[in-house]
This record gives sequence, structure tokens and C-alpha cells, in this order.
Amino acid sequence: MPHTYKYPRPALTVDCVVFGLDRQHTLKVMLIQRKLSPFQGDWALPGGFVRMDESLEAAALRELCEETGIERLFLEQLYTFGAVNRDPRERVVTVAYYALINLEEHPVKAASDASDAAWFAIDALPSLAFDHDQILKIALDRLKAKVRYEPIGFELLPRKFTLFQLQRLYETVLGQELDKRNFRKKILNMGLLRELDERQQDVPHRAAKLYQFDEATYRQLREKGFNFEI
Amino acid sequence: MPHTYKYPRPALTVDCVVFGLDRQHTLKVMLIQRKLSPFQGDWALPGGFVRMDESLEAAALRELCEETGIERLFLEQLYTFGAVNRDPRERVVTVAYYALINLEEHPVKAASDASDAAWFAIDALPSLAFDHDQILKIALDRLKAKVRYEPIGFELLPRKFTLFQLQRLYETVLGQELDKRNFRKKILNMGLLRELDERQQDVPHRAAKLYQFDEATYRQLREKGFNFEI
DNA sequence: TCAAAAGTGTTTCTCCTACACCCATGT
DNA sequence: ACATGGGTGTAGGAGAAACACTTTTGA
Repeated sequence: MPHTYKYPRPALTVDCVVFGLDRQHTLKVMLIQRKLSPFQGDWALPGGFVRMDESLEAAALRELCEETGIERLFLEQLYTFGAVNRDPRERVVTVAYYALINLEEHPVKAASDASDAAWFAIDALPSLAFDHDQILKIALDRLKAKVRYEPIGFELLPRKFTLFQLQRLYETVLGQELDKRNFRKKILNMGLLRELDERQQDVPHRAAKLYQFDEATYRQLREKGFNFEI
Repeated sequence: MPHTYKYPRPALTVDCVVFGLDRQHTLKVMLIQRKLSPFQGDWALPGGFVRMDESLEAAALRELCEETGIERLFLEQLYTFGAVNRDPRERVVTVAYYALINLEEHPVKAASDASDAAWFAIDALPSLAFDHDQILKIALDRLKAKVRYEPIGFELLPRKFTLFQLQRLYETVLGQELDKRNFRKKILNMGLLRELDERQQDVPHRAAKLYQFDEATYRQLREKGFNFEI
């Protein structure tokens, strides 16, 4: 059933940059291998066309679920890319999102070899289809910037985590080492972590206390003008 | 000449939130009165359809120029709004931009009564067409946040300005008073202002020195890791 | 002479930084 | 025993905040 309009319209898609942190503390991105031309065989960001009955965010969530099985995650709009020739076939405007998930609690389809999806360390990326290199770079810049002044890093960790895991997360994302004592002081002084009555298990060294991000307290503090900052 | 596609496509528009600062130090937004249904007679953000041969930013610049005569300004993508029913006629996705101009050096069409455009103080806005209230609120939030950590405030001032004008700009945008001595110390210590051999003219009090934002120095400092912050 | 803004320093306090050692646990 | 991370305090310095008066100019 064809659809006719008085003026030509660009196609509209969503693309997602999904970041995850693995146990070796490397930051990874999920990519999908293209089965069709153009860029057949190349790796690309997961994404697809926006349907008429779904919002942009709903489209992004749907695509992620279809292609990777991921259901609940942090998702935020990144930027909209609309260069005239970014797709060689026709004019396609894409609304890019970025997502954060923790790989330990949500092993995704990408892990199974039945899938055409895979995780790549951000410092060992293949070259990507379309302008997806550019989108990925902007997503990474945004992540690095935002992780400093909003508590989104927790989305990359399991719900219960140790202070050292958190520190390594920041070291990984920001690309710089942090002082252990200063980091612990700073993060604990914010009062955003609830200390649990639990410890790590099965680690080959002294087991660390587990903490949990206290979302409710964070919202309260925000209203009083508090600003998260690492 | 009709255009036919296999699947339906949303219409794609750009909308612009144009901020300006007037001599009375109030922050204003430029709005356009709609001549056509829906929301006939209501005020709305300037904007229009994206053409097939222009990028999103080019579309925003073109619309601004057509509707307001503004040519050179600071323009940055804000967010893309894609709720299914944001336009009562059909599905329309809009890429919103926000712009900063200084009203003194660029009197715009809106000032002439031949135009359907007008400036409104941001604390005395009419209700707007479509979801433009929401877009405007998000633009204002972004401006308030961004003005603190990027030197975009200068875009709202004449090229040559006094320290007090700059201070009032921040007080206006941030909605809080600042200490004069501390403000001057901080801003001058950054080394981003070039002091000119000129002073204000025709003011009913002692004439202040004029300064100018030093873009080149700012770029150099940025590369060395400097971060602007008020 | 009055009104309006220009211009200027010091003290206090808070927060960031740098820095090193012992402890607990599993192999 | 050893390797690995867990866990802790203090001193010094930089920068933020608080704060008031004199000067210049035009009306």
C-alpha cells in the first residue's frame, strides 16, 4: 500500500549507541553486522525506521529489543543527524540515542553466536557503515562529559557494587587514574550511596562492602540544588 | 508533483528558539503569530519544513532568515521532538534548535510592525501552539545549564561590552545575583577578555571600560584542558 | 548635590590534592 | 608466603565567598 505526499520527505530512522562495561573493565559498544547493501558485511549501530504510531524513544527501545533482546536500560537522546548524503540510497535523517547497560546482569543476544551482534572495545572498533563512526564518537564524548556531572555511571554497574568497581568505571570512562582515598571520600560524602550489609563473594582477596545508588535521595538533593560532580 | 513511498513517513520540520537580551536586561524569545489553522492566531516558534537538499542546520538557518531577517548567529541543535500526536493534523517530527543573538547590533524584523514576529520576555509568555511551550522550556533549561560551563553568554551581548553588562547577563539568565568583586576577579583571571582602549559613551555615570571576548585564546586554552566555568 | 554605576583587597573557610601503610582473604 | 585488593587520615594549598567604601560622570 503506497503512501503519497505533496512534497518529498526524508526517511526517518533511530540508531542506538549501546555502551556496556565488561568484567575486564573495558568499555564496549554493541554493533550489528549488516546483511544487506549498502555497506553489506560492515558493522553498524543497531537501529531502524520509525513507525507512524510510536514515539522516537519507543522506536529506539523497540529496535534494541528486537535486535539485542535488551529490555530495560538507560536511554537518552543523543543528537539528530541529517546531512543530505549520509545514506547513499536516499535522504535519511536519523535520531541517535545512547544507552547504558550492565553486561553482568543483562547478558544480551550479542553474546550468543546465533546473533549478528557483537561487543567491541571502544579502542578497537572496526570501521562502521554510514556516518556511524561520527555518531559513535559523539556518543562517547557525551558519555565522558555527562558521567562527570550526572550519576549515570551507575547504569553501567550491577545494582550492588563495590567502591572500587565504581572507581574503575570512572577511570575507564574518563581515561585517567583517580586517587583511591580521595575518590572514596568524595563519593561517600555526597550521601548518595547506601551501604549494604553484604560483601562481595568468591573474590580471591578480602571481600569489599557492597553499595547501592540511592535514587530517592538523589532526587531529593537535586531539588535542593545539589549537583553531582566527579 | 506527488511523491510516493512504500511506507508512510512522518513530516520533518525544524523549529528555532531564538533568545535575545534587551537593554532592560530581560531575556526574550522571538515568536511568530500563526496565520493558518491549526492554532490560528496563536504564537509559535519560527520554523518550517526541511527540504530534501539541505541539512537540518541549513534548514534552521534558512527559516530564521526568511522569518526574521537574522543572518549570523549562534545556533545549536537542542532536541528532537517526536511524540505521535504533537501535531493534530498528521505525524510531524521536529528538530529543535536554539539560537542566541544580541538585539542591539541586530535589530530584527520582529522589531518592525510590518512583521508577524515579536519578542516576549520569558517570564511573560503567551501560551504557544503545538508542544512549543515544552520545547521552549527545554531550551531555557539548556541555556541556563550551558551558560555556566561554556562561554556562550557573549553571543547575547554586543561585541564590545562592559564587565557589568556581562555580570547582569549572568544574573538574568541564571536568576541569581552575583558579587561584583568576585565576578570581576573570576572572569578576568580566566584571561579570556581583551581589555579595549575604549569606554562606554553617553552614559549618565562614569564610563566603564569595554572588553571583548577573545575567541582565539579560548580555543588555545581549551586544547590545554581549560574549562570555562561561572 | 544627587543618582548611578565604576572600580578596587583582604580575610575566612571550604574543598581539592598529594601521599603510604596495614589488613583480610584465597591460592 | 604471596598476590590482590580493602580500607583508612592528615597536612598544605588553591580557590570560593563574604564584605564596604571611594571615584567618576552626567543630569
